[in-house]
Amino acid sequence: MAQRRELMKGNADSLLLCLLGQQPMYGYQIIKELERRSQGYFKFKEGTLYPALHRLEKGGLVAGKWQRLPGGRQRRYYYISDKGHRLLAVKRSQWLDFLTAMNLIIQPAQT
Amino acid sequence: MAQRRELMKGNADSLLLCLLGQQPMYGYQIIKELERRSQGYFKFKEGTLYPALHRLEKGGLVAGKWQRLPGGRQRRYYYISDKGHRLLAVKRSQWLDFLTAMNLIIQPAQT
DNA sequence: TCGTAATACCTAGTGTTACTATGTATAATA
DNA sequence: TATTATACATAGTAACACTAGGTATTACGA
Repeated sequence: MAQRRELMKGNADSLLLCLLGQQPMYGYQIIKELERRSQGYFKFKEGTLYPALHRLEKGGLVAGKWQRLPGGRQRRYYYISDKGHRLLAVKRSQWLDFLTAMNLIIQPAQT
Repeated sequence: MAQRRELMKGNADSLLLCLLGQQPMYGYQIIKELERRSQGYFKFKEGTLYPALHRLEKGGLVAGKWQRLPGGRQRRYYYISDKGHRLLAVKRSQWLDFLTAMNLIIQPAQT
């Protein structure tokens, strides 16, 4: 199902910003949370998630902060920035525009 | 607007099959028709359309037939195949699944 | 205790695909 | 006569999700 891979394109960042817009999370948590909220549909691969997070961080849309757990394990929590919030709003409206256009073709209103 | 480019990925073929599922069309017509039906949203580039049509043809999903117009001009009409119809049904349901999952994240139900 | 699974992060390379830029050619219009 | 619209084509580019591999700790069952 390479379909899924292509459908994701351009939307991964939106999903990440959307989650982080609600609360800071770390990578592994994001993967689990996306799967849970989408009722099992989204199963982000690490090779998708971490490069995406780094991309967002480089763009100043999120900020990652290492946090040490008791026991020595490390987690990197990501916090959305103001810029990230603004981009999220843009992305959300772009998604709605796209969805509207798609529905006009894929599911034409029955007259 | 590189957003748009990425959002299109995986959906161009669905849109083409959807149009051709209703009636045979030629390339230029498809571009105009997609733009009209989407109220100006979709503006397929030739570098997107023709490779996509050839891809679909190679996959046996559509069949292209040259037709000569009075005056000597050539048009290539594309006809959807049975296989194309079946793929269209699959693609449509994949799109709906994806849309559902996206909405669960992007627009969580307000409680 | 030893292997496996879960947790937690990382990245080099691959494959797909929409698009840019460019080319050819005819018909209609200014 | 020049420009625009019609009509098709393709080589090369850029973006990005994913594969496959790596490191390391913690928990659990055999």
